[in-house]
Amino acid sequence: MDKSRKDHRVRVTKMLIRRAFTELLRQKPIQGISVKELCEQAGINRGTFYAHYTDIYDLRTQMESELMEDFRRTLDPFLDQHGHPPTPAEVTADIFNCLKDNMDICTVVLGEYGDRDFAMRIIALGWERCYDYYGRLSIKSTPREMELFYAFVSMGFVGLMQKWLNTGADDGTGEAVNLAQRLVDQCVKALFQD
Amino acid sequence: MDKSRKDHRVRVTKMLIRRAFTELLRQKPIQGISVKELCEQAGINRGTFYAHYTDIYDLRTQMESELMEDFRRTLDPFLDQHGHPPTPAEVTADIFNCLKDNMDICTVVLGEYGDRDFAMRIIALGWERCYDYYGRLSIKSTPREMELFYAFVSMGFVGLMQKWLNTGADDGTGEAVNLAQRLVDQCVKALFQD
DNA sequence: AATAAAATCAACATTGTGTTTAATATCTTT
DNA sequence: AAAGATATTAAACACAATGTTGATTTTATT
Repeated sequence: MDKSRKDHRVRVTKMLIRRAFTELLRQKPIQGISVKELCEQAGINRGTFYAHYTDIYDLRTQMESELMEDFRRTLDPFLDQHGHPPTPAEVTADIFNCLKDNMDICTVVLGEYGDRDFAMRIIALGWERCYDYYGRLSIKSTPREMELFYAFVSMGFVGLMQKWLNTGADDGTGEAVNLAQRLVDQCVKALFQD
Repeated sequence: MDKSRKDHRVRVTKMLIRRAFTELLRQKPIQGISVKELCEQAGINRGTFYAHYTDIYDLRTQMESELMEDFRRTLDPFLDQHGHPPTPAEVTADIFNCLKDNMDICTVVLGEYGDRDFAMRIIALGWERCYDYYGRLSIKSTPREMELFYAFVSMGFVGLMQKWLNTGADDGTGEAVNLAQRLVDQCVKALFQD
C-alpha cells in the first residue's frame, strides 16, 4: 500500500519544468536560458523552481542522471538478448535501436544545443559492455593506445549519431547502422596493425 | 609607410583581454566568466571591454575567428610541402605537427572548458584539403554515407586529440600519430566495403 | 604642439539572482 | 469528510552583473 513515492504536486511541477526546459533547449544554448524565463515558460512560480533546483545547471545535471537511468534500462534488454558478451557490431546496432526508442529526447540531447559530454557518457554506457571483447585486443596494444582508440571511436560515434539525428534519421536505420558497424570494425582492426 | 593598421593602445588592450580570458578558461567554463571579473583579471576598465566586444561570447567568437586564421597559416605550409593533394595519412601527421606548434592555445581550446564545435571546425580545415582524395572514394559511396563518414572521422579525431593533449602529449607524437593514421586509413577502407 | 582617439572613472537604470515571509492550495492520513 | 502536513504562490527584499552615458585623463598620430 505504499503510494507513489512522491507528492503528486511535485511530479507535476517537475514535469512542467522539464518540458519547458527541453522546449527552450531547442531554441537556444543553456547559457542563454534564465531561471525567470524558464519559469514563465513552465507557468510556475520562480520560488518553486528554487525549491527543487539550485540553478539551471543543477536542473540539467538531475535530468541527465535520470535520463541515463532510462537509457540504461532501454539498452540492457537489447544487449542481453544476444546471450553472450556483445561484440562491437552488436553494441552498435543496439545503440541505434535505443536511440530510435528515445528519439524525441535524444534529438535535444544530441542537438545543436545539447550536452556533448553527456552524449559521450551515454555512448560509454554501451561500450563498457564490450570490455570482455576489448580485453582480448588489449593484449596486442599498449594501455595508451587503448585509451586513444577509445576516445576516437566514442567521439566518432557521437558525431555520426548527431549527423544522423539532425539530418533526417528517417532514412531507416539501415544505411547508418551498416556504415557505423563497418567503421567500428575497421577501427578495431587498426589496433592489430603495427 | 602604412603604420601598423591599428592603434597601439587597442592592441595592448585586446592582448590583455585575451590573456585574461584564456587564463580564466583554464579554471572554469565560459558561462561562469563574467565581464566584471574578466576586466579585473585583465586590469582594464569595464567600459573599455564594451568598446570592443558586446559580451563574453562575442569575445570568444572574435578570438576563434582570428585563431582560425592563425591555424590556417600554420597548417598550409605543412600541407603544401607534399607537392600533391595530401592523403588522409599526411593530413593526420600535419595536423599533429600543427598542434605541437600551437600547444599552449590548443590546450585551452581542446581542454575541459574549450569549445568543441570550434575544434571541429579546426579539424575540418585539414580534411577539406583531402577533397580530391575523397572525390575518388565518393564514386563508390552515396552522399549520405560520405556525410556520416565525415562526421565520424572528424569527431573521432577531435576526441583523440583531446585525449592526447589532456593526458600528457609529451610522450612524443610517435605513438599517437601512428595510431591516428591507422584509424583514419581503416575508416576510409570501411567506405569501400559493402 | 595641436589634434584625434582611446582608456578611465563614476554614476545610473535595468535585469536576473537567490532568499524570505505570509497566505493559499493541494495532497495524505486518519 | 476533517485535520494536519506539505507544496505552491505572491510579494518583497538585498545583491550582483549588465550595458550605457558623460566628463575627464591619458596616449597616439601628424
